[in-house]
Amino acid sequence: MLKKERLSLILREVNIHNKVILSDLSQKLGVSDDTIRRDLQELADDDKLIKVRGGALSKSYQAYSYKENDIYAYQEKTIIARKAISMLKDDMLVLISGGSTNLEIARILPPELRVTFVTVSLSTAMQLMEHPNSETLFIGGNLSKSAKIAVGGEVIQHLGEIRPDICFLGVNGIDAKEGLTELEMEIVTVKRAMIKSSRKVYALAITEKLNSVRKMRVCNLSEIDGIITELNPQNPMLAPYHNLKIQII
Amino acid sequence: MLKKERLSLILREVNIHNKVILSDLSQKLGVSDDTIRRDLQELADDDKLIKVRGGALSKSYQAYSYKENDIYAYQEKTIIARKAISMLKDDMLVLISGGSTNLEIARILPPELRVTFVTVSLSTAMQLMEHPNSETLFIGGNLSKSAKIAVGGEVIQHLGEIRPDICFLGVNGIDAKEGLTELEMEIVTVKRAMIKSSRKVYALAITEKLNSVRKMRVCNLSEIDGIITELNPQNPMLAPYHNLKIQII
DNA sequence: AAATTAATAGCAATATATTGCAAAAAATAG
DNA sequence: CTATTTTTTGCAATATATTGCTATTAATTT
Repeated sequence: MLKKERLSLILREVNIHNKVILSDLSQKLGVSDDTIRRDLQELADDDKLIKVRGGALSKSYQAYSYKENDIYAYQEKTIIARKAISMLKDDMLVLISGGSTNLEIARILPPELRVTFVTVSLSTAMQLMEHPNSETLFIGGNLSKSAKIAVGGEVIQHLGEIRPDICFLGVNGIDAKEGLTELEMEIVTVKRAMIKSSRKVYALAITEKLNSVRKMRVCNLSEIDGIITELNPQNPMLAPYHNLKIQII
Repeated sequence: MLKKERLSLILREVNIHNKVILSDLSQKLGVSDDTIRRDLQELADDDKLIKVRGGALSKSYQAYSYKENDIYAYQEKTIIARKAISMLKDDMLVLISGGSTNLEIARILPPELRVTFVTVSLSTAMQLMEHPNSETLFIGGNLSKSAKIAVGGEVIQHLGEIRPDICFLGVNGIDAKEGLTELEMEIVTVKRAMIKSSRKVYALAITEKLNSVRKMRVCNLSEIDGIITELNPQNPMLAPYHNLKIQII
């Protein structure tokens, strides 16, 4: 293969995927890492891409993808994400809502996992695109500008037509007495449909969200199967949730 | 074998395969590497191909994926985006595909415009979320990892149920004779459905994409309504497209 | 702090380019 | 047709580019 060909291919890869991993390229193109490194350097010198450690980014790279530092409570969310991922097995159908904790799940998903994701969240879908072995189904509909998720009747209908094995629900408010609560009615409706269609539903909640109540109620806690927090399940903060016959993970 | 014969043979070869390897040619034609090198040099001087170390690339190959100066052609895309936006009026239903030119449209959309967008592209949808006065409908389905757009039967079916006023179609390959072409069949199918459902269809093509042909054909140019490029419509480069009874904008 | 992973620099092997030159082939003029 | 000129070709010597390897350093993760 001619060097220019290789450079073109790399450039195309980077422009299609918005990023490339150095080692992927060297494998795919059958040359050494050094060569790819030099190629990326050359392309970067020509201002055709942005070289980063371990790979490169497209110049037109949009700021949508996940940036770990801006995300609030990153550490806590990673712990929750790890707990959630440990519940996944190959060939599951996984319904996953929006929110930064779910984004974190998508981000740290083990590459060899083969599950099918269903989501209504643009950002989650974006992140899931990076995963090599999973399929992603996006349930389309009207997009809500605030939450960046699909909402509306069509979404509800579609959710009624699937039967996911498990659902990870990001939460806005969670309280032992008031259950799960949200700020917008549109989102409440979608979340209710998600809960209804799924065999198992787990709410993902960082400590801060515990015992907070918003205007609109999604459901009582008895209607879901468990809560995943970054805390040890025995932590006293979780005491109010222990007598509800739901799992605390 | 005459020199002229050899030259035309080389040219044919390079145009069929998009590339030639110097050593292959010298072997095949039974002449020394030096001779082939001089031949390639001559053809390159005549602008018939692009000479690279170890061989040569066809001009179209080069035009497609490896343009000297700026690969993501931000300037050009902005011009196209501006032309496209000037065609929009309040209350229109606008179908918009993926690709960086459409992303640019979404990015520079005048804030006061009130249209409803329909898209299958995650990145375009993401960007449209930033617009204060427009609604966005996402057509859901299986997500293609490479293009980050929804594909598959469900998408096609949905596209059949809407009747957009106008469609802006990003293109991968565009050629007066071969029409619009793409790399992946999944994408071809979606684009065909987009074309079919829309009242007016405009292909967005930066100069680099002109006269490039990919493996899979989407449609003939006669099936769309116009081409929007960054060039002045009278530019000689657009001459081949002028006798096709479609608008050149 | 230790282990892993990536980047850098220098080097050697190989591949390709360049140049000048001479022989061969083709074109041209007489 | 022959002699002369021009072009083409292959070759050798030299220069440059590319690549993979190693050892070392730097950055990142556990």
